[in-house]
Amino acid sequence: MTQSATPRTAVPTPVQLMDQLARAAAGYYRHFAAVAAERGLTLMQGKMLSLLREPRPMRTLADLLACDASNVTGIVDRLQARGLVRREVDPADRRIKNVMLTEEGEETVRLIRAELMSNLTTLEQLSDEERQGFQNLLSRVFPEPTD
Amino acid sequence: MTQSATPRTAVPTPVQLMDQLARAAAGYYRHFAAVAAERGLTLMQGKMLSLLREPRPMRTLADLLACDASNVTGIVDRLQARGLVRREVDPADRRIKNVMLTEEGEETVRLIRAELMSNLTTLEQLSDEERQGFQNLLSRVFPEPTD
DNA sequence: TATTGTTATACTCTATAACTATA
DNA sequence: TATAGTTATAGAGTATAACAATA
Repeated sequence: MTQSATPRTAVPTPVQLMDQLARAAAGYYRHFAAVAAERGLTLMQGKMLSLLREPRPMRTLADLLACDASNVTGIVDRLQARGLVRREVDPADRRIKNVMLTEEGEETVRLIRAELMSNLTTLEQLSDEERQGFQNLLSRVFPEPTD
Repeated sequence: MTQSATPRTAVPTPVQLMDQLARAAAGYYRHFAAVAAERGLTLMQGKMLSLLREPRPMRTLADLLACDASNVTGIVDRLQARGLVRREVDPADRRIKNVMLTEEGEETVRLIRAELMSNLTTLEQLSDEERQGFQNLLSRVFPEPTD
């Protein structure tokens, strides 16, 4: 009867936790897609812009988006047509085209990230220990190779 | 100099934590899509099957997948053509069609979930406290309305 | 009248294969 | 030869609008 901690919720099984992760991931993308849609962008277009904090080769973008290289052509084409990104041939290897944000693209990314954060205000309410623990758990369950 | 805990990692800012969530969500779906692809299913088809632990109306599925109702028609059509789901008119309200898994569909879901879990073995290595804390954080940051 | 589900349409995303231009 | 990027193609997902059936 001597209970040290006071668990407000039951301890989830690994499978229950997997389901919770599924809900969280769905919630994250539902939210992200809604924010992107506010700016007339699709989910993939929003993800693409978010990856361009630095100029990146098409090939790298395909790897980061986990899709075939041929898809990147179309996605970048459409973003370029809207003036949000541009291609630049790599001087060192002329096969490579580096994709980078235009000024309007930079502004769009800023707005998207701000909007994303404003809907994740919970993150700001977490204590230092909670944030650190959270990051630790996330990086253990989903190691590096992503993004 | 008297430091109580021993943080192996720095305390992330809320924005850094948001980026970590983005990586985790991307990692989750990359993994999910790969598991679905092993069975010749797309991501959406895999998600659809996962939602059918109970029979559900088309309309409900559209809400859960956060897409227009017209899309559900096509997704269910393709799963039905492969014998994984079937439609059944609701006796109480004949406008409603309840979608449910066939036996083969049930088996497919079992296999997908098993494969998903086998690649998330990290979850089984977490302590009770860690799992509980993880669930707590996830449910705070991504409240109910999803799935 | 309102709701459920479907169809038609147009656009985006997707992988595959074949191509080019560079290396 | 190998790699980066594009094009062509076909299939799948997506929202919008209009529709039939049911409530």
